[in-house]
Amino acid sequence: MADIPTAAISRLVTYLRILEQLETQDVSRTSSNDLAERAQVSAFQVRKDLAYFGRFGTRGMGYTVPILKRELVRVLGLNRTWSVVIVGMGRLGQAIANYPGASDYRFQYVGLFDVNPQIVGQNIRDLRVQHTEQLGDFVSATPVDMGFLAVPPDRAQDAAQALVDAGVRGILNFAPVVIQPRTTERGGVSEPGDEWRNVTIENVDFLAGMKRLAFYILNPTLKAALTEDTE
Amino acid sequence: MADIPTAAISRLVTYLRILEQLETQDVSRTSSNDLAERAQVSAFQVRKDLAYFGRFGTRGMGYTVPILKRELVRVLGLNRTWSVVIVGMGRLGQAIANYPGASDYRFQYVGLFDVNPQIVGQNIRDLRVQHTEQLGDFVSATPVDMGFLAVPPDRAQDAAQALVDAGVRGILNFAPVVIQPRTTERGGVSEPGDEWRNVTIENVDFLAGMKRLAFYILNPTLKAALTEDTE
DNA sequence: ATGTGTGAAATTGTTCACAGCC
DNA sequence: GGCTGTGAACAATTTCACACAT
Repeated sequence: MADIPTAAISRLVTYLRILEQLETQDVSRTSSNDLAERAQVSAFQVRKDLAYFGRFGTRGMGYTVPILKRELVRVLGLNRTWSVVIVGMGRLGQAIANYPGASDYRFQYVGLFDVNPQIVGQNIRDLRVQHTEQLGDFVSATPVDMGFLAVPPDRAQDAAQALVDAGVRGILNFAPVVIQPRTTERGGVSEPGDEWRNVTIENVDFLAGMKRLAFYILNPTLKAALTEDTE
Repeated sequence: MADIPTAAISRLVTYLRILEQLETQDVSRTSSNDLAERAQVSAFQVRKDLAYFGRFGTRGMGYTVPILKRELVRVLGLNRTWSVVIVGMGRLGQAIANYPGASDYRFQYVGLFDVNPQIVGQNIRDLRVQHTEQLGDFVSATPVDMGFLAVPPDRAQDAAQALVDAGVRGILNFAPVVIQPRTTERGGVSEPGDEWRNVTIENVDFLAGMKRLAFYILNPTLKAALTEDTE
């Protein structure tokens, strides 16, 4: 397993979603062409992306839906349980906590945190919202794999630091801010930040999405005219 | 203006956000190095990204925050008013409608739609939620630039088709589905789809984000170790 | 002296053509 | 015959070095 483009991982997630859909429709076989069309990429791309991780098809036949699905689940690490805390239980945090499909694949919310006294103490999905100050103690007692950050932008860096100090290995950042992998000192700036080694950050930023959309509506020529697919 | 990487547009949005933050802190000058550090990219990258659109700095001096900000606002098309409808006013749609910062830059929500009779008729942000069936009539009467899609996955394609039929030029898709730029026939499959010419789709998919995060936590070596920056 | 702007080099990612296997 | 898997060709993007402006 050498050097895999990050875009390939995004596409793998898409292929998996398509396979799940095919499975609910009792479709048992597919092909790189079929997947390509549904994912809006080229069939070359599908085969190359899969080839990074193994040989999952049968030449002349294509792919068996349940097998390829199982293999992608394994590759993406979704056959394992993931313990998740959400920091920031405003409207967005609540929407995330309740979003259907998030509880598939053994993503389990084990702790919910906020600083707003009106929210702390509320019960959401059988969990009592705790004060963010208790994050460190909580994570010491309960292993947590990832934290979702749904706090206002000005709180995001500190909340991220708290998560990383607590030993969380990955952050899904919904705040429109670039998280600095540096030790945040109170009032001050930064330092190399050793606790950030091996911490992964993924951003989900819908404000950025709407601004990109504005740009591409005004400059339609620049958008990789998402029309062509297959071979 | 020739051939600009889509990643460059994402970074431009980030630079703009940083400039706004600097402005609130009354910082009047910055440099490619400073921006690079804050955006977690290389200073080369900052200069190259900006160079796609013009010469905004002064050699030896750097950039003037308000000027560069103004120019990026212009480049991204954010000095113009954008009329937005949201289709799907469940928890996620409501969180989006109420998210602070979305109303900056003249993004204006002009219509909210849902199919759930418990939601239709509610008032959200001074707008009465309408039934999705009324989308076509509404857009005929009120010009709409973009639609946000926050419906369940199985409704996304139809809702996207309705938006495009109504003449909407861009879709911000929150559903975990690949929108097919093809005419969706009732019960049937597809056709080339001419109304999709010049329609831009941006995806904001947090379920995909959490799956990518799972992968990168298990394979930390593959993530472009987001530690190094500048030159 | 300093920091931008940019052509050229290096690297990364995608497309292709076809060998290999059902 | 059909469709996967993959090394090689190609294209896109990023990195770099340095000329140029202040």
